[in-house]
Amino acid sequence: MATTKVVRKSLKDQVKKILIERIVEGTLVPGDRIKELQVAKELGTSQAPVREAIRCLETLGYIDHIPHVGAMVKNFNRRELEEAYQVREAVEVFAVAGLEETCDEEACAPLLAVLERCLTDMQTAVAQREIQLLTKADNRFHRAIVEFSGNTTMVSVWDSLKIQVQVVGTLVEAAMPLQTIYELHPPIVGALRQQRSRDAAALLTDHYRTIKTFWGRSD
Amino acid sequence: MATTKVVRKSLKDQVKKILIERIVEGTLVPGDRIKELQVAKELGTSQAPVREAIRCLETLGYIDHIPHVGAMVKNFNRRELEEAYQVREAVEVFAVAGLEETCDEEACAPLLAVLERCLTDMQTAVAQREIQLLTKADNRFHRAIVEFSGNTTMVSVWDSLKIQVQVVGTLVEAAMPLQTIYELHPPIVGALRQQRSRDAAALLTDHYRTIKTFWGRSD
DNA sequence: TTGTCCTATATTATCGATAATTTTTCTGCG
DNA sequence: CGCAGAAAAATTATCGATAATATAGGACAA
Repeated sequence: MATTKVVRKSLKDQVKKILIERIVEGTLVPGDRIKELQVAKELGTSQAPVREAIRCLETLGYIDHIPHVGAMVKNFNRRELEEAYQVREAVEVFAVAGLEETCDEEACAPLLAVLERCLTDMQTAVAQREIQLLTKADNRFHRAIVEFSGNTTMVSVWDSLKIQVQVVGTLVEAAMPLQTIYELHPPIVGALRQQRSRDAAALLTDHYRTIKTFWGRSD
Repeated sequence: MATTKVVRKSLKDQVKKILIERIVEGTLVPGDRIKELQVAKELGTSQAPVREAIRCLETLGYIDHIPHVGAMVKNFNRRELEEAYQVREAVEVFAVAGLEETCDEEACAPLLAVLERCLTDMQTAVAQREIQLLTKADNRFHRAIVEFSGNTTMVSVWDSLKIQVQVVGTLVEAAMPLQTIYELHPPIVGALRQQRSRDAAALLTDHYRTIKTFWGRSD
């Protein structure tokens, strides 16, 4: 046995972690069935923890589940992806608009610092043609905006949509030139730096509108 | 077509339904412990379905859960309630704003019909001083707006916030005169009827701003 | 052949019992 | 007293086995 440390993690959590890993790194692809007893046997546990882990992944949006039939890795379709992007837009625009009242130059500085760091990382990713890296920096950029609202509920909502975007969004973004994706962001930071949060919100809307125009090309 | 579908509800679902009922109608109040075996014995099932139901309620936000300790009915604080209202606002404003493009008089008619029905119900509730009824109609009103966006993901997000508002929101709304609550809504419908969705969005923002001014008085 | 019923099989759903963990209570010592 | 530390109690977490359910495939009649 591993014996690295005192395993304080419940079996459910360990199983969950393993399954998520397999999904994000592609060992399990959309459509694959996940059978409780099979996984249990493979990991050396009983059915119960696996079952709980699967249920958890279900609510996280990683998998679909049909009663008495089973679970399979979720296959996102364009509609769901589009919907997720809309919710992201709604939340982010609201967060940016909220900055207007609270945010003078001083208070916004931490946010700007983070965003600028993201911009740099995005540039690097573009230069290296690394779409994975770009997506990662992109996610950090947008999450930072929501996070800065201080509304943790909003952050959880945003996070709950990350899966869709992470798994399938990359495909959509692959249809856009990386440079184009990057260029959507600096203006937003620029507007924020000048305390023009209203403009920043509008630019964010533009950002999503632009992405939308590329959706049709990713089939 | 036939809609009966042979009611074959799993035990988990039945337990879940019962527990939710108890929470919303106050048999179980925030802070109450929910013990797996106790509930199981009481309902004549084994631990497993109860456990699953509890986990489900956990992700729905009804209860808190600490590993190896147990579950208790969640005790919402003002911050969380405030946050939930903000997310609602973000989503609803987005939904209304989206009507601009798609909604001519014809297409919006179904939505208007529902909203007007809600207004009527709200008036009745105000006349009878029934805050529960008012809250219910209020919820239907706002949900209808989100629903009409056609974005099911957005609806689920909105639904996931309903609990907070349902359980604690009533207290906040109790601090407002019922009539005042009602009066926030007709202007929104009016603006929509005239295809002035931009105005409707602004009125919605006002709506939430007004509610916020009453928050401080509910302690 | 085709469609229906039935059986076989695979898988989930539930059960009762046990192990693991946390919290509480008790006990002896300073 | 007060408090560290150990037994006890309470509760969750996990297990192995069984029941319930759904799907696939085959036999059989038309």
